[in-house]
Amino acid sequence: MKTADPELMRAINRFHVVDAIRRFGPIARVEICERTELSPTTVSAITAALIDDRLIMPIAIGGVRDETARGRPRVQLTLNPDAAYVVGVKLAPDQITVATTNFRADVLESLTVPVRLARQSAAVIADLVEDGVRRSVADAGLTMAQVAGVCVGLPGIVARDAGVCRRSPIFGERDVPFAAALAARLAVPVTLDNDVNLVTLAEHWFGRGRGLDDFLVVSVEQSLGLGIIHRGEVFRAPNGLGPDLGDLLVRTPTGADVRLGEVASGAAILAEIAARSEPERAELLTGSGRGIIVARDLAEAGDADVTAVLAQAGVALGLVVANLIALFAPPRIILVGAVVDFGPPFLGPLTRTVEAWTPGGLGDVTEIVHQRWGDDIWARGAAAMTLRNLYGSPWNTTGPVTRRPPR
Amino acid sequence: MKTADPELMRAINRFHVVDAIRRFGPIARVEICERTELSPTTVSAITAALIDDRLIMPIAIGGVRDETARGRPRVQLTLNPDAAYVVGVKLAPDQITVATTNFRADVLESLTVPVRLARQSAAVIADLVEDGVRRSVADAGLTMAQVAGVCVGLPGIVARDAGVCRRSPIFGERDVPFAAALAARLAVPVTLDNDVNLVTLAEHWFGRGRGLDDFLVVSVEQSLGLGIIHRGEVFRAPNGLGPDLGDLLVRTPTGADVRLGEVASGAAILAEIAARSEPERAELLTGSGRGIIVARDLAEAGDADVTAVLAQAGVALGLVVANLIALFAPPRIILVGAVVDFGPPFLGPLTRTVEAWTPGGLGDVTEIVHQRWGDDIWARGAAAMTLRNLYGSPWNTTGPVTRRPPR
DNA sequence: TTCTTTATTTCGTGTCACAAATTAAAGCTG
DNA sequence: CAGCTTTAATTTGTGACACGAAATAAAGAA
Repeated sequence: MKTADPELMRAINRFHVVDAIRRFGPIARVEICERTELSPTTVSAITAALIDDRLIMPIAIGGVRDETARGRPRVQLTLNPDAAYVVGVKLAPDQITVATTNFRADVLESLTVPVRLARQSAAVIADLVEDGVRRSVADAGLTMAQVAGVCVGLPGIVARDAGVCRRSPIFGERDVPFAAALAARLAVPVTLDNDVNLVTLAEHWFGRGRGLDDFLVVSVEQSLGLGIIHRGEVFRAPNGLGPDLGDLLVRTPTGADVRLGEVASGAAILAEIAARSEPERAELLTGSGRGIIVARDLAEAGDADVTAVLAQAGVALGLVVANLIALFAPPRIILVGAVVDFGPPFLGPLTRTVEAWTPGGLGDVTEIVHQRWGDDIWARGAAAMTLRNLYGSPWNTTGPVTRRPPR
Repeated sequence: MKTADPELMRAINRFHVVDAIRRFGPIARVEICERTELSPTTVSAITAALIDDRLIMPIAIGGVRDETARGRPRVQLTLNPDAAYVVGVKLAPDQITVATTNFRADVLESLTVPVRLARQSAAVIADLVEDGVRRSVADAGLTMAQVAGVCVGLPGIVARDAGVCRRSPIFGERDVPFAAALAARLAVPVTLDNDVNLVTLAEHWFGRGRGLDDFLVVSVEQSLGLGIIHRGEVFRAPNGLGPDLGDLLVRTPTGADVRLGEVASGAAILAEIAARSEPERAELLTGSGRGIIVARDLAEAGDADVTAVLAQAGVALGLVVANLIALFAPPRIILVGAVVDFGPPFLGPLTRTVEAWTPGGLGDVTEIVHQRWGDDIWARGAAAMTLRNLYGSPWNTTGPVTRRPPR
């Protein structure tokens, strides 16, 4: 742990203030005092420094003032949306999504490039991402010089600290130093992260995890993922390794050991439905990037094969979710991803399995919810991840407050 | 998160100093500076306050001084062993272990009461523990007034913050407020914790987890448990809930879903061996508390039934361990407990299974070791858990350093 | 004895949070 | 509209802290 000195003290309190403004802004200084339990003096000093640095700004009009309001009106403070810009990138097997956001994580521009990445080398993918980022930034009316950072999310095992992707369905290769590759192309700081960590942060900031300090996110897209918020922070294994839920071992009803990803991932589900279909439908399901949509139509039409496969996957995932409850006892588990969006045919078996197998004594602990997102939430999460770092980073560290001009 | 003020600053740094002395003591102030990266000024001030409070003390003789040493000799500092005394208690299905330790977590006295707890009510168990604690404290030549705290560890699901045992093989009842019950009897602060968290802390302080900031402990006793050290701290679910590894779901080779505890726990293993034995041996295995010892003799004699059951349990646990690696990617997993002590018949199948199923890309991450402990390590861990709290607690909080008399 | 070296303490400075007092900016009152 | 009240925000003054620089302590070496 870092040793404590006045600078750390200031950094902590400044982070609290910025965080309060991000979460509850526009917000007046008095309210910041209440939320953070800092004294008015301290809040005043910190906000003055932040305004000096143009990270936050007072809002001209006081907003809706209470009818019966008395006294000096409150000055609302808000993040300066133009304090910085960041770019989030999400790599999926069949597409790249890029989003450019401002300092408030509002998406200014997002674009999706449909491309089957698995067939390409890491170098080519880096080229494609570079093009996407440059285009998105330009479309937002910005230049790369204004971009403070880029975060890339992708499925698989990612060593975040090193910026290396150990293994991913995206890359044929192992141990791809993708962050460095992209940083070299864009001349901007790049972080690499597990994609589910990004959607998890997005849930924490904008979604169903708002206000919660502990929850899990289980993502069922083409591949499976797990994100953990523990004590208000994204939980990471040493080296910043992210867990890959698809790697968990389960046994099929016949007693064979397989990875969960071979049973309950979007890819596996589509493959299984395809295997049970005539060739024409099979190609529709696995050939293009639209397999999930085809399958959803079939499910809605009540296709027995599809229903059976979804139910089987739901049960398999349900057992794993029951295990996650046993391990983490989270107040909430948020299910996200295209497969979750199938709804009852998948969620029904899943929740019934969870209920049946949740360990005794933990029955009342965990609530399971699901959330439907557009494509760009992942990229927005990536942007948020970059901002999360900026809020507490050195260029935010104003140095001693007293250095401000006495005006 | 707590807001930062000078007092917090001091508390953090004081903890670092105490922790350095605990881990590396006897240790001189200069070395504390190096280890903690605090300035000599700060270390001097903090150690002076600690000496004032009699939590630490200078050692008279400087120890082995280097031949070529020059200059003013270093003064070694060490924890004052008599600064406080704590008691650790471990509840197992067939015995209670109590250990009284000093402020350095040296065991002064330990005793084991063989008693089949499962048959008794929580009130009776509390009585028994009270007697054990009073006896152990008296044997150590202390009075209860000198005891700063008691920590009780037991298997099952424990809500540490509330001091409530949600469910345990020890108690027939659910939601037993055992901490309160014992505190009322002993008039001393009592904390309740999952037993594996205690042995995990013991590993961190005295065992194979020393110097590691991240590792897992998997315990295979009568029941199964998991302990996690994450960033140097015991990882706890919200509410201080501890995970119970025995609750994890696995499938048997025939495809049935069962809890891991029904396959790979000591209790399950003994029951299965007994089921394969003639009545006389069966009773030996499950009747008294000595079943494990009987089984170990059988295993050493090469009994085929025993070997087969152990192998089966090892494989089941191996699959779970592979999953834990997928989730936590820890640098080390420490296996402990009576069943682990069977050695190769159990560990062989386990490690082979882990190796076979560790997710690709994580093959080089985790090292699996095992550790043999005496009975009282659990109780020593419980004592350490209490000390862990004392080191940072209010009575340690000297208040402003400057308030010291100028002498 | 008088250096030299190393450990520890003292002194002085700068940062910080915060309580108390002050100022600011409104609405209310007669 | 001039005071009064109320609430928000800032300024002032104080105490705690970490730390660099200088001083002191306690040894061995010359």
